[in-house]
Amino acid sequence: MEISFFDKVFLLAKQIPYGKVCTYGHIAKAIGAPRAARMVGWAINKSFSHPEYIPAHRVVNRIGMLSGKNHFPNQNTMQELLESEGIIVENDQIIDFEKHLWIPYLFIDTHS
DNA sequence: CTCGTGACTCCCC
DNA sequence: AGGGGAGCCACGA
Repeated sequence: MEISFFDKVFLLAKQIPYGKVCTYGHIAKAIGAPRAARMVGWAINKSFSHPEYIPAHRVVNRIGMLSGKNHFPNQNTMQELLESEGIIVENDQIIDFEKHLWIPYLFIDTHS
């Protein structure tokens, strides 16, 4: 039984450490679908209705912008969550983004 | 079943 | 160097 793309995104997102962030692209690459970054965002969006806690606020686009902030209950929720973890956000942009970036290890691709 | 739609990214003019 | 288009794939209508 293979893990769905969907669940892979969740599994990976859950591994993002406190105070760190990751990008859609890196996640996509790590789960073996390097061009499917859009779907990662979509999956993360769905994570709100997922039973387990998914730190959706720790996933941003490649330049460190909070492209998903509008999908949170309030416009400030994402930023507040990040700042509560020690990440400074200014104009929807993470300051010292690369310093907070967490790059996931590659998943084993069971498809091969 | 087909079509449209994404919280994106890369490549090619 | 910057803008536009194509690729990606799951899911709902």
